[in-house]
Amino acid sequence: MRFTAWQHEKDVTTISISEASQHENQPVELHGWLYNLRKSGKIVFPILRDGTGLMQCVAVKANLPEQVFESLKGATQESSLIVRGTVRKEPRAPGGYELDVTDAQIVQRVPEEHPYPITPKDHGVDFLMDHRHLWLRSRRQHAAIRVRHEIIRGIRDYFDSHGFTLVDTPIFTPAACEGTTTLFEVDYFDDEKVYLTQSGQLYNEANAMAFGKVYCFGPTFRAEKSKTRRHLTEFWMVEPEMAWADLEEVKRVAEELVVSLVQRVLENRKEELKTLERDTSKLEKVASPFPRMSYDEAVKILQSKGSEIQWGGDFGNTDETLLTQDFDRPVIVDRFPTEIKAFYFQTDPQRPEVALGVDFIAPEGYGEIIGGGQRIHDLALLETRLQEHNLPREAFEWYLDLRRFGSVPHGGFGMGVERFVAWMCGLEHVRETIPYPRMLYRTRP
RNA sequence: UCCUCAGUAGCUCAACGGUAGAGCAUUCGGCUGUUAACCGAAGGGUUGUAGGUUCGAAUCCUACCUGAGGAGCCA
Repeated sequence: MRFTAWQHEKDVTTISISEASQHENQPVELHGWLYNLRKSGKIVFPILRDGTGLMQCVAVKANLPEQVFESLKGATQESSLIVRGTVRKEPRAPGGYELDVTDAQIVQRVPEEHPYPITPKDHGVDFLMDHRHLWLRSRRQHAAIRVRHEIIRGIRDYFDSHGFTLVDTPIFTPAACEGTTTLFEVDYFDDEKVYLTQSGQLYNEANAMAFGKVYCFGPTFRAEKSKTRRHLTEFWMVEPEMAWADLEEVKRVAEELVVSLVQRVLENRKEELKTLERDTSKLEKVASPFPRMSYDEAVKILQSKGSEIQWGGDFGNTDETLLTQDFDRPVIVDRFPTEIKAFYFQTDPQRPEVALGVDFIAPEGYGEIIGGGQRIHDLALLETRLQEHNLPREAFEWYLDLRRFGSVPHGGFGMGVERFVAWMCGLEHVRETIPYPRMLYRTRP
C-alpha cells in the first residue's frame, strides 16, 4: 500500500485527535478517515475521524501543491487518509481545534461507483442494522460503545477492589439453570445434550464456596421468542456471588455497584453522553439510598395505580414503568412469591410463601437491570425444590454437594450489561449497546 | 407463538384508482470560512413476491416473504 511510500518527517509527531489540545501551534500528523467534506472553490474543509474524535482540517489551494489540493477536493466519504498540518485553536470548528493542512495523502479512496452507504442524513433501522459493521463509525454508535466500555471497566474495577475473584463459568452447560424452554441446544458432544449457558449462577455458588466472593462475566444466551427493545438473544451479564451473605448484603452490594457505575460514567464519559443527548440531570440523582419495598407493597401500589396485577403474578413491562415513575432512582423490590421464582431461592423463614429474591428496576422505563437474592443453603429444602420442579436429581448431585460439605448462607445477583448501558445512554433499544446484536430475526453481520 | 404496523431510486420519504416525484448520495460546473454548507445541471425505477378485481393498480382484495413495535417470558 502507498502508506509505506509516505515520507516520515522527524520533526512531525503523529498524534490522535483527542491529543490535539496538547499540540497547539505544532506540526502534527493525523491518520484517519474522511468523516465529511465541505468545499468552496479554492478552500476545502475535510473533517477527519480517527476513532478518538473529529478534527476539521482546512486545505487552502494557494498553500498546497496542486496534486494534494485536488486529491483532498475529490476525496470521498470514509476514504482513509494521512494529513499533516499545524494545530490551531479555532472556536468555529467542532472540537475547538483545527488543522491547517500542509500535506495529505489518500491511503485508500472509496470509489464513487460504490460510495459509503451511510450518509449524514436519516436512515431506517433495517438499513443501519444491515450495515452495523459500518454504522459503528457513526458518532452516536461510537459514543454508546465507549460508554459500554466504561461500564465494563467500572464493573471489573468495582469487584476487583472489593475482594471478589473473577472465576468464569462455562458457556457449554449440561443442564438448565432455570427453565428448560429458553435454552440453545448444541448438537456436538457425543454422550449428552449440551446447551449454551443462560446463567453462571449454579457454578458461581460452587466458586463462592471455594473463594468466598466471586464474579463471572461473560455472554449468556436465551432462546426466548422475545421481540422487544429490551431483549437480545446473546447478551452480557455480570454475576457476583458471595458466601456468608444474606439478602440484605446482596441488596447493599448491588446498590453500591449501581451508584459507582453511574458516577463513573458521568465523570469519564461526559462527551459521549453529550453526543447521545442524554439528560444527565436524571443520572445525577441516582444516589443511595434507593427506594425499597416488598413485593406485597409493590402489588398494592400497582393496584392503586390501576394495574390488573394480583398477588402471585409477575410484573409486566407496564407494571415496571408504573412502579418506578414516582422515583428518580432504581427501585428495589424483594420477597417475591416462591412460586414464580427459580428453584434455588431461599424462602423467608417467617413466610415460606415468599422467596428471598430481589429485583432492581431502573427508572425511565428501562426495566429490570438486576435480579438476584439469597440461595438455599439447607440440603433438605433444596432436595424438595428439585422434586417440586421435576428436575433430574442426578444432574444436580454436584450442586447438592455444596450443601453437604460446609453449607453457608450465600447469595448474589446478575446484572444485564446492555440494559444498564441503554439506561445510561438513554437509548430506545438495547441493540445499540452491543457492537453486533444477536436478535430473533437478526444474526448478521 | 399471537396481535398491530410498514415494504416505491443507493438512502429517507411523497404520490392513495388515471403519464412514478422530491431531498440526500453519485457525476459535471460554480463559489476562500463551511457547520447535515450552498447554487445550477445530469444519470438513476419490473413500486417486496405471486395471484385476483378493474377499461386502467404503487394505490383495492387474497396469500406468501421481509422488517419494525408490542404481548407472553426475561437481564
